[in-house]
Amino acid sequence: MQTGFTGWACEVRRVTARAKEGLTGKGDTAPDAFSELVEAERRPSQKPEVAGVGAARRPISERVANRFLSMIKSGNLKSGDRLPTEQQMALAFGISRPPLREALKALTLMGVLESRQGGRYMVTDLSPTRLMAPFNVMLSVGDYDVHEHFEARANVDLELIRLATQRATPKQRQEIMRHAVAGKALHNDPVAFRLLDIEFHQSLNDAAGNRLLSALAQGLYDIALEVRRVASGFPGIIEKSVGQHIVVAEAVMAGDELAAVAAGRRHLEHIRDSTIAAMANAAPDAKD
Amino acid sequence: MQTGFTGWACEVRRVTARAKEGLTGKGDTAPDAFSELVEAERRPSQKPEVAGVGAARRPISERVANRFLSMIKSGNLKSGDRLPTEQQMALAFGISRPPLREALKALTLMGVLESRQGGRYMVTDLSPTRLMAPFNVMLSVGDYDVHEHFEARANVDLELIRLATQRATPKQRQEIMRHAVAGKALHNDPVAFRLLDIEFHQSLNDAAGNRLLSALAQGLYDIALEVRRVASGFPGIIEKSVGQHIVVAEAVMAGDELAAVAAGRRHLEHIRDSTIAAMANAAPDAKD
DNA sequence: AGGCATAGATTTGTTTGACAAGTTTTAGAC
DNA sequence: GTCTAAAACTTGTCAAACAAATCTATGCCT
Repeated sequence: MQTGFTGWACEVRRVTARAKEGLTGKGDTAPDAFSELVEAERRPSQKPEVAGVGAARRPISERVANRFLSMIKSGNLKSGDRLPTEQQMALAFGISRPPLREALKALTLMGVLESRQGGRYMVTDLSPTRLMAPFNVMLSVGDYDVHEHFEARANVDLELIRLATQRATPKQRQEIMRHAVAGKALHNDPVAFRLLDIEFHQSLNDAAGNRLLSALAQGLYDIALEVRRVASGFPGIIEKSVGQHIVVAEAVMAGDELAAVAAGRRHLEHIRDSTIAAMANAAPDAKD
Repeated sequence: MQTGFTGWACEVRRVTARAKEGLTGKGDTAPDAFSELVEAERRPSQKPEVAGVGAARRPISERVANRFLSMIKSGNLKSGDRLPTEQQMALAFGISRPPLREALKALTLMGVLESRQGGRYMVTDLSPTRLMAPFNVMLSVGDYDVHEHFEARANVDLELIRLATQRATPKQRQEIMRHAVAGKALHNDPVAFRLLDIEFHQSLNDAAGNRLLSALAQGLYDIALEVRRVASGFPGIIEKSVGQHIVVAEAVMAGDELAAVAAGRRHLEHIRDSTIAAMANAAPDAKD
């Protein structure tokens, strides 16, 4: 019945055997080792527990994707690991290439894996920023109330400013100040200013020393980015922002938490108001 | 040269033609309309702009997935919309089914689309919670410092408590209190308590009236959930949590922001400490 | 002998085609 | 008119082949 299958399986088996012989302990993930990992991870999934009642009836691709995530969570797959070839993985999971690729591609779009044509799949650095990036796009599809957005953003951003004021090293404080004053020269260059603005906030986030909060802040920042681009084109907006940046930076330099947070709050309120104004003024059918 | 292709294209064209005839304005997304949307969204992508320099050379599946997201962002695809069949979409994008399915599956795992075998793909409600869910899993793969995590969580959660104290309706305040006192009966049932705990925080989040912050809080909550399960098994932990919940609820009832936030902070610190203790006590190779 | 270029093998990316499993719709019987 | 059952349709999975890019290893030149 499965004459075609046996022939194909034979070819795969030959490939696997050859790969086994060729292994010389280069630090690569051994194909056999991968199969064992797959087996090891299979047992816990028999107990659906709290997750979803009918989790067993989901498509293979989703189950496989979750298996990959489990393997990463349990430490069996780490940052920088090279995965086996698609054929070997398909064999290990007992499935064919298409659904495996669906899982692989999903994880790639989520920032967990990387792939290059001709190369092999690799586990990314799994940094919060990378994992956050697709999520930003995701959240940006649902259009939230501007006030809701800025409320969340103020909360996260101001806490980062507070932490930065507490924890920044002298070098980091200088970096923050440097980015703040650099804006003075960019009063007439919205594009350059936006880039600097990102760096300014980034230096603040780094100084705060909390990657999770930084990732959240960056995510919220990105969501509003396109609207903000319009707002920063209005005259006077950049000057005011630069001035507020400098006030924040000075408070951070002085180690004055309350002043820094207050200045940050004024800045965010200014951004919020100018954003709202820009959204009101801009025609809703701006083709760009 | 493409004899096989022409034959297949012919068959598909027939299907499309039939679908066109069969359309009776049921509110479904028309196949032709979809093709036009795909065309309309193609032009802007010619300008890579800031996104990625070599964006054009990425796999089809990733480009298609981003096209879907663009269509959602621009409002051409809305919550609840039924997508055309895979064949029609493949034809509209000018690609074959497997890469299209890779994009579709990726968006499904991200919570943007839903699919059932035999049914059609649909756009989900795009609620923050749904979009946040895969992201939680994502963030949980990178193991963050416990202090880092609780610092972020405290920030978001306490803001939610503050907002809830400000904004909750009388009915919501009663609900919060109800969930708080209900814990008294569950001192010896860790599982039931964890469920109640989720509801308690959910009622607080709802009262705060900021879906974005709620989604963030829930995400951070979920990340720590498994560790917390262990912690809530220790004797005395539940009693203390229930007591602290009640203090928070009373402050919310009274509308006392400072007291509510202070109580919330004490609660989170208690959770943090008990979590750390649980992690230290628990053997690292606890099999379940 | 060592570094570099090229050719071959390997691997992901994409296409085509077929079938299985489940859903929706339609037609028919009561 | 309602319920049932069958047919059509759609997603899920497998199989096989080829294209395009990368990796490897050999051989050549200096």
